[in-house]
Amino acid sequence: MRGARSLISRSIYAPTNMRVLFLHVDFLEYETTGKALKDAEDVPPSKRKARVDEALVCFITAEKRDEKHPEAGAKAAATNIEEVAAQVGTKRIVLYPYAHLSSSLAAPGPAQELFHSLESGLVARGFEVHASPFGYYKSFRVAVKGHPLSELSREIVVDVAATEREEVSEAVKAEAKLVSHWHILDTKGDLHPLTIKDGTIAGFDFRGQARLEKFAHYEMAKSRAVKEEPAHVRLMQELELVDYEPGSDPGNLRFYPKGRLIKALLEEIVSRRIREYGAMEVESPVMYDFEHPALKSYVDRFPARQYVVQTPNKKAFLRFSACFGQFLIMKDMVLSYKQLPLPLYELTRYSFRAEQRGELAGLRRLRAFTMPDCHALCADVEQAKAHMMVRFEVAWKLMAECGFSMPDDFEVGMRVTESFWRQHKDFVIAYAKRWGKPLLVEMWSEQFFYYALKYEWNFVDGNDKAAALTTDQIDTENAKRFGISFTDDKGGQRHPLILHLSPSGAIERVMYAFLEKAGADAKRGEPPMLPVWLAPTQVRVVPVSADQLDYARGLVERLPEVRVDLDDTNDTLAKKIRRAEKEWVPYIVVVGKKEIESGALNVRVRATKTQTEMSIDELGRRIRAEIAGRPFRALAEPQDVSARPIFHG
RNA sequence: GCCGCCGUAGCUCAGCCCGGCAGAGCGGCAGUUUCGUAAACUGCAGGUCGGGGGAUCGAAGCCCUCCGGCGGCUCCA
Repeated sequence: MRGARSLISRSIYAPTNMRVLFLHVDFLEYETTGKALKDAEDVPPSKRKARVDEALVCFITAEKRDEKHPEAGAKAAATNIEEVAAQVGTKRIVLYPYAHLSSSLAAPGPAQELFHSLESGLVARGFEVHASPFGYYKSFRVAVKGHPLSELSREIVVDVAATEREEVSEAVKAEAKLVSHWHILDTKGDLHPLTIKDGTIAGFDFRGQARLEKFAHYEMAKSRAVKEEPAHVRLMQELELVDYEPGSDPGNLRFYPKGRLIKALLEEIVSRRIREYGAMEVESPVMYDFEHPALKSYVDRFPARQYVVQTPNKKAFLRFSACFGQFLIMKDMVLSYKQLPLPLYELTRYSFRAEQRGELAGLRRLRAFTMPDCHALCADVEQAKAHMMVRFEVAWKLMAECGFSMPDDFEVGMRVTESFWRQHKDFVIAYAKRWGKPLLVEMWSEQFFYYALKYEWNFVDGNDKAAALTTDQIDTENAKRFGISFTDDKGGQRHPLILHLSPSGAIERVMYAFLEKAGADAKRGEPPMLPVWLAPTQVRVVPVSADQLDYARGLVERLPEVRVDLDDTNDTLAKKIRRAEKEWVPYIVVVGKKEIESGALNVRVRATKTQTEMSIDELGRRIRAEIAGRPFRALAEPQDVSARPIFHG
């Protein structure tokens, strides 16, 4: 549209059901094209066609339920409009009756009454108000200003009686009313209410808990300190693990052989441990019917962030987690209380979320990601609480085994409703004691999400940003929504509670956390490295010169079940060492005349920045001890360094 | 999605303000060197200057637009 640079809109719901769509515009032009209602009021020619510059345009409808209290509705709407007008800094309002916003329109009489009193209310509050005619078909043109408001922002080009309307999910409506309070729960079980003023958090002594403070700040404060690009982005490219793929959609990455190796190992350890804990692994479709009733009401709870796919005969959306797939399986299962708790598991490769463009960040926030998801059906709250802690231990051990320091590397975010807290205080406090350090609690006045309690283990990175990895939730809604039930001990049918565990969080995010950890080490002057079991090369054998090449090749054969490779290039020793160090190889074995004569190895150990003499068997034992019990994969690239292509330079 | 910054060889970057032959180092290739713990030496090849459009005698450079990346906002089931 001519003159329109960017279009912004935001829908806000008044406490009544009146709907208002706000547009802060450079101008709005409209023209009546005919009566929509037989008995519409006559309007003077001056109001049939008009142009208003620089104003807050309020597209507005009254809903059926407003009919009874038009005065209250008008007042609430006036307050809302006043609020938004203050935000965008304008005193000029256009009231634009727009029936298309409504799915259950109020009758014209009460609606008109409401609009009249809204108009006079706004005038009384000191606004310059333009009311466009009620009961007429109108065409209009708008040029909306560009400033950031909400995720509902989108470009819309509206012309004659445009019927396109903002899709506003139930979630957005409910969230507007949601009140939450923040606390720190310490390991003694004391709750410390937090307040934030001018970016400073008060209410708890954070000494010795610097990262928890950063996490609390990240969650509670709205503006964040200006920082540079996340360390892991450069690292993932330099180490030739992962890269952007301009040929795809943003947030859909490419994994090079070494990145695929690491990802595959993580996928394997997570899946293995979850099967060992007792979950049954399943596989479900990646896309689902938009019109499926249960899915529809579930999806409606969240802002429209789906990838949409046109199948030969219907519109489908790509899954954003394994939830539906497993719920749809569960609803057809015949279940007895004797079989509970009962966990199903799937590693979703991929889950899709069409995150806003500016929200994407390297491996931290993606549009396509690999999510392990394990839902367990539980008979009642007591079983759910007990079983959540069983899974807690599984996840704790898993994360420690992967290479995280537990609990040092994470900060707990616990989200809980006030009523759950009141009834199950002991459980939450026991959780804090088990965790072993204070945790951040967000308490909601009422249950808005489908869960009554959720915890996340958040990793705080070098830019003080937090990302949730492990998470588990107690879902009180979806069993009913999806028709999942079991036979109880009295022979009755009941809906179970559902636990939603992601034991590690998205696999990409685990990689992000390890790279960020390494980046932080490098910043402190310590050698950055990956956990040895994930290192693409665990041992690099480096002959001093070509004379030792055959001997070196023999050594490689003597380290089975270890990723060992050989620098067979013609470069100088110093250069070969440099290459290995740049690849973060944890053990570099240099073989020259001396080693061949003595039979010992000279091993450059990255973790300790030392060179140590040891035998090849000692080295093998040492590495096997470090990677014991974890999955193993062979080298992702040819064993000879000279045979490897460059993926990134 | 909005605001700001950025995009030049496989990689890291100079050139852009003030329009006039497309540059360096690393990497690659060929040759020389056979070397003791983070970059040997010589030579050669390598470019739609992110894509498209515009103004100009002339564009990597100026204008518009699209794509991609980073930071912020917003968001994160």
